[in-house]
Amino acid sequence: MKLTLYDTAAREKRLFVPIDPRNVRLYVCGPTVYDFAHIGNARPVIVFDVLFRLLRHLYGEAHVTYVRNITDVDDKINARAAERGISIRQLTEETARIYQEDARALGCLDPTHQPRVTDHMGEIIAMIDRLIALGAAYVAEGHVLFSIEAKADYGKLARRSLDEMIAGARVDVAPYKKNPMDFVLWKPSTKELPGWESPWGRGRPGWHIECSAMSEKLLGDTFDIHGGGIDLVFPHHENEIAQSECAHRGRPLANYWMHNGFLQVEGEKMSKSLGNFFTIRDVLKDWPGEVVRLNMLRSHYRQPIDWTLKGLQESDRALATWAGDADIAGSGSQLAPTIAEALSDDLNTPAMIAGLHALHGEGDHARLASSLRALGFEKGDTLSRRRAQAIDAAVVETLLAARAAARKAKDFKEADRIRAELDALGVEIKDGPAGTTWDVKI
RNA sequence: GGCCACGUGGCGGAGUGGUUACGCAACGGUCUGCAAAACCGUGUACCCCGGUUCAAUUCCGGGCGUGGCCUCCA
Repeated sequence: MKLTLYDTAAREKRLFVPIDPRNVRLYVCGPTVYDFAHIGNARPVIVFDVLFRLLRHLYGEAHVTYVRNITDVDDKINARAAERGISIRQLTEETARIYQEDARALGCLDPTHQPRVTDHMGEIIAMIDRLIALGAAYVAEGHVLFSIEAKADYGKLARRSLDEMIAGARVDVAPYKKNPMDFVLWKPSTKELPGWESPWGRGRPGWHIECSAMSEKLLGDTFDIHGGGIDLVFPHHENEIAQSECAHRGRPLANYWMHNGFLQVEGEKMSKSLGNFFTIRDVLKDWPGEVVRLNMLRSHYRQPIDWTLKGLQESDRALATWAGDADIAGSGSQLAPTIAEALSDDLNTPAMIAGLHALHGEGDHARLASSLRALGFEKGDTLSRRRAQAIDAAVVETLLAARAAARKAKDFKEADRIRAELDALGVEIKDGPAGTTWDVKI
């Protein structure tokens, strides 16, 4: 089966050809662990988990390496820890743990590696050192800066020229920069801030260098796919490319660049001031992770997605319908050919969902269940099912018996009254030739 | 201001140079004491204006609208 992926660098779908089919390598930018991840952060987690699963399906489980970093050095982390009066370590540990729990609750597999910046300071310093030696970076006032003039094609990913970037700059430029677009690789730390000894004094890394250093260590100079949110195209990914390609004498960092679109809430931009800001945790309080996962996949990953209550309800209903007929909790997980085919077209998850509906419509429950499991829906946990579990079967049976008696006596008024009572309990009854059965309303 | 996406039926949301997406809702039918569920059936949508073409929702240009990026935000 041919896999095509939309490559941001090329601005078109391209046939995916791995560097080494026995080790397909994927790197996705993970969280900066200073606070709960919001629902928008859940999108890349879920989308790239689907990609990870698809790659495993196509190349074999043992032949895909997925790296998602945890950034645990950052000024926001320092500020938040001070604000809360806890140690930086405590904050990053707690936030990282919650992030991983949330990811699992959303049906995501653990990545092969989840490297932390603090565990890779040696690699980071070594890479900066190499960049200085190559003339691509310079020391100024205790900082080490990357010199974008060392990279003739700087701006190629974002398709932006230096002139227009400088013209559009909104921020005051540090006086010690040779070029306004030069960015920080290393900066000095005060005594209170986390810092590491380096050839340039005690300090800490800039934002972009960690991904370059960790991907190099875990995936090599060039790997297959680099992913993240679309907002990371510039400057984060552009700068990663600049650093890594300079350090690697021009060899490309990644062969394919994938970026997920943004999320809005009920048609509006999510923001704290609008009061529509939700963390993943918030959403998981009200909705099963699998429902959140399915809802996230209803839109194609590159499209903007509008996060709505109605959408969640529809997703819950769809999953409940499938799980009601297919034994999700069974064993075996294998993508049905139609599902794999949909996903192989640049992760066309809406087509995947249509394929799942088709399997359901055809009554191919075994294949449906197997595909669902392979996609990370392993329990069929829905709000509908939770409600069902909360219903007292004995009460329902008693009411059903009373209704049956009323019907036998042709007292349809009473029968209908009982039916309304059951309906209020969330029970849906089905009068069949063999008697009355019941189910939970979905 | 610069750059980049997107604009599909009541709603969500794929896709395509000429042929049914799919789901939800709605409507009709079968069934039923009446319903519900289930099953069967029904929708002739593609922001506006030009252009290319035998043919455009699909390609090109312009406009309008929405969103994103423009130094640390997925």
